[in-house]
Amino acid sequence: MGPALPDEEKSDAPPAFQGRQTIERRRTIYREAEPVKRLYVIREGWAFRFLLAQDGRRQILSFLMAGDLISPSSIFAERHDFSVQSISSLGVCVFDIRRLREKCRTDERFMQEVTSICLAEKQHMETRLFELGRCRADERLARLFLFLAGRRQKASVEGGKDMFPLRQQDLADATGLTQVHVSRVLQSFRERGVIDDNRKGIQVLDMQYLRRIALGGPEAA
Amino acid sequence: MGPALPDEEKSDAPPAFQGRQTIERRRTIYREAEPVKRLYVIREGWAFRFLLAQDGRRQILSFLMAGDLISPSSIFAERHDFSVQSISSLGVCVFDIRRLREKCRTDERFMQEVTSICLAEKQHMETRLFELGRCRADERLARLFLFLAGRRQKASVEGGKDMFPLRQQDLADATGLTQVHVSRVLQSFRERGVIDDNRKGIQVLDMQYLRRIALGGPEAA
DNA sequence: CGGAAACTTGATCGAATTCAAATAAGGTGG
DNA sequence: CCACCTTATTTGAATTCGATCAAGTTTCCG
Repeated sequence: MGPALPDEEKSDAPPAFQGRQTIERRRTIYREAEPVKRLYVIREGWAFRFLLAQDGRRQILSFLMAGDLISPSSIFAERHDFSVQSISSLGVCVFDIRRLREKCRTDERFMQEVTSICLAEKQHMETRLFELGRCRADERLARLFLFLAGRRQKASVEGGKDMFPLRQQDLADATGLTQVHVSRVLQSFRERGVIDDNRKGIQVLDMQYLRRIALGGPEAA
Repeated sequence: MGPALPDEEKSDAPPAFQGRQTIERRRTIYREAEPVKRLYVIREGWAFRFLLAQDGRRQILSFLMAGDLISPSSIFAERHDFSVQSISSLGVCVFDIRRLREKCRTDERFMQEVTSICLAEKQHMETRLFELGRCRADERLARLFLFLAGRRQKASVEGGKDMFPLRQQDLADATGLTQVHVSRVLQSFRERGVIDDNRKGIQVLDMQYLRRIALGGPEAA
């Protein structure tokens, strides 16, 4: 979530950049409580941050995509306070956490950038809180789609592939619903021509309809 | 949320402190989208941050009490991105926002303090997100009580009055339930001797029971 | 004493979950 | 290329949790 970081790689004295890497789909990248060692910036693909309870209940906090840092707040923390998993296969840039911290101390502007991303993330969490607390199932999904569509547009990304590579279980864990119920709501969307949805992913066709549903709450997109 | 700020008033050249003030109960302190002018540190009493939809739906984001800054993230923002209301009557210290921003620029340590409070708030929002997405009514209330009990203990506060001055509607807006349903859950708690609950407020008697209910999820207290 | 605000209670409704089974789509190795 | 296995999705029936609606209480406070 939030805008992309300034392009570290082009810096004169390459400070923290450690190279590129590819991560397979559906891999756990960070596990909650693990010490923070390196950070990634996503070049391509999708991932998500989540909390996991002992009994297996899972809540997705946010989705991550091209341009996103995984995860800004980890710069300041000893240990991760959430887990991260890749959705599709992931192209990332790897950064050394200690160097990044050093850069925070020395580079005023960089520090500001990171701070501002963290704040945006916090605000996003608060919007999500409203959705889970006060919206019904179709509204939650509508808002999620609107947000993702807007967010993906900003990250621009290679055109054409206008699809969210999300499974119904992902949507369920993000919206606080069950996979079965997500299936039913998506079906109703599909029947109205609001989304298209083969097994490769989900595509929004009728943003206007989604906006109408999502109306009333704070900034849905 | 988070630890108290260092005591501004005792600073040599009183920088941003503008005096004390009392705010009546159930007053709106900030309204979303208003420009940020001054910040308050609560000396006494309770308040809450919330989001409000056009249609009146409301979601409480967090409760604020003695020692809390209202609100750290506003230091960095042009405008408030949430509203704040007092619960009880409120004793506050008033700070000038411009001076605080200046202090952030000049005082490394202070800046760090503020940042760390913001991060704690963000993490708290994420824990709450799990609760709304993945917990049932009694669990949500149990966790809220545990959190408040822990939080209030840290703020220490004048002893004796071990009560949360919250109305059922407040609890409902914080947990994503209706007031009526909160009433029923509280009743079941009361019948088991878990809480006491006259019209002055709510008191937790059996933390152990609440912990048992809240089990399984991430850090409930 | 009267009236407003907060809480309780009961009946009914509805949204979403649960359980269980069927179907569809991919991927693999023969 | 097909049989087979795994994973994802659909579907239906029954159930449950929590919402809604509508009166009643209780408490507080002037």
